[in-house]
Amino acid sequence: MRKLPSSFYLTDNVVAAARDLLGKLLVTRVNGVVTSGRIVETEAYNGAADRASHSYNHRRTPRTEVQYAKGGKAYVYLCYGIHHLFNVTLAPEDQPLVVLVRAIEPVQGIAAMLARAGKPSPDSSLGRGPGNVTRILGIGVTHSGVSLQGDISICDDGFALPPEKIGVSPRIGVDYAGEDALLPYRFYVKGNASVSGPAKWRR
DNA sequence: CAGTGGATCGTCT
DNA sequence: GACGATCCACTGG
Repeated sequence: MRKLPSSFYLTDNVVAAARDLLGKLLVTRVNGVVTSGRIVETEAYNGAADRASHSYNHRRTPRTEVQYAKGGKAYVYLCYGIHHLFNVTLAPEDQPLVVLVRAIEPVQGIAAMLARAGKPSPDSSLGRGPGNVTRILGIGVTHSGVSLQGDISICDDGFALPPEKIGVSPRIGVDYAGEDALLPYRFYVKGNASVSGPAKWRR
C-alpha cells in the first residue's frame, strides 16, 4: 500500500493515465476518518484540445486555474448546483489535463460512507457516479487544489487489473462537446457493479 | 425496466 | 441570466 509517487502525475498522456488509474485506491482522511475505494471508472479530459474540457482552448478562469498548475492535485468543482466532482490533475505546468473519477468500489470505512450517503446498508450504487464518489469520501470544493500526497491520495495496493477487464467508451454527459463527445475517453472495469450508466455499459 | 423532470447554485457571459 | 462532466424519485408499460 503506497501512494502513487508525484512523478506519476507528470505525464502528458491523459488517456493512458485515465486507464492506469483503474484498480488504484482513492483514499481520503476527513476529520480523522479514513475512507477508501477502488477506482473502477474514469474519464480523460484532454485540456485545450478537448471541447468537453473546462479548459478548452486554453480557457483560464479562477475555477480552472488549478488545472494549469503542476499535476498531482485535486480539481473539485460543483456541478448542477448539487454535486461535487473530483478530478486528478496531470502534466507539468501549463497543460490543463485532468482525469475525472466516475465510480469507486467502497473498500475502507464503509460505515462512514453510509453515514455520509444517508443510506442504511451498502449496495452497488454507493460509489456509482461521480457525485456519489465525492459524497461518500467526504470530498468537497474546499479540497480543490490540494496535493494528492496528503489527506486525499491515490494508492497502489498491488491489485492487478487484467487488461481484458478494461472497457472503453465515449464519455457520459458531454453531448455539448460536438465531435469530441465521441472520443473513446471513458474507461471502466468490465462487469463491476459499481460502474455507472445503464447495466449494458458494465459489460 | 425506460423515460421524464425537479432539485439547486457557483460560474461565466 | 443561463447553464451544467448528476442523482433520484416517480411515472407508465
